[in-house]
Amino acid sequence: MPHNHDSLLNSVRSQLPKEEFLADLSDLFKLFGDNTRLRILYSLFESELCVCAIAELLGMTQSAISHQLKVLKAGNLVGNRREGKTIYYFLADDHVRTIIGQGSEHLMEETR
Amino acid sequence: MPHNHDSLLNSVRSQLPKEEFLADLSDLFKLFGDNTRLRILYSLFESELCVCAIAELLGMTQSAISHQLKVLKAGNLVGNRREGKTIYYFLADDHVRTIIGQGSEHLMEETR
DNA sequence: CTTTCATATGAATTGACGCTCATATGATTG
DNA sequence: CAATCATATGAGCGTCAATTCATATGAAAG
Repeated sequence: MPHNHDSLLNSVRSQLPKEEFLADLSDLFKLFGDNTRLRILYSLFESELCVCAIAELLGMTQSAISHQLKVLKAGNLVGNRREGKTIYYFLADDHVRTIIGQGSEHLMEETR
Repeated sequence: MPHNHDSLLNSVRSQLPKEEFLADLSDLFKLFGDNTRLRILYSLFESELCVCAIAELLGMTQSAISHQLKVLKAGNLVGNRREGKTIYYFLADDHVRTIIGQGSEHLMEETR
């Protein structure tokens, strides 16, 4: 180490969130960190959609979409409702739009 | 498919961002979707830190931290400056704080 | 110029994860 | 109740990425 920075380190250390929170937070961002899941979320921006519609829209297997929807639902990013045989998924939260929006802004400014 | 939703699908499809943008965006969120990187970013909230300080703070190898800092720098989330032998890293952008903040808020409301 | 300190880097390993394929569940229809 | 449609799920496979270990770079000090 260059100098003795123990007091600074202790100060920084005291500001670090608890490990459990960090784990939850990185798990949340992992959900956005996948191309397919991001496309699913974007698909739901405008309106709710059934599984097969998303699959067709994204040109992917119903199974693949279903697996990812399960992950997204476990992370409380989407909800669903049943209507007969079909199940409609929708964005669970306005934070989804906000988080994606902030990420987009960062990209814009990067390219600037 | 339950009904004929072609017009809806076309509408949604036209709103989907380009594939390149989606790839960049998911790559960005991937950076936040790792416990170690998130802890590094949080460490830099208060002040810039040298590599060895971060390593000590997080109880990890200098090599592991250095690898992750390289990833974070490639993603324009951190910058660095040299001062003699030591290299100080700092947050590159206020969006880092904002994005993390939005993620945190989502978690809070979830637990509510 | 040699040594030392701070950091970077490359190769290898190990674990996580996204997709596929086959099959199961669950609701409607006849 | 059998058949069909929409969705869910489990196992298996291939890929990617986070860490480790060994080593390289690069600056300062003697």
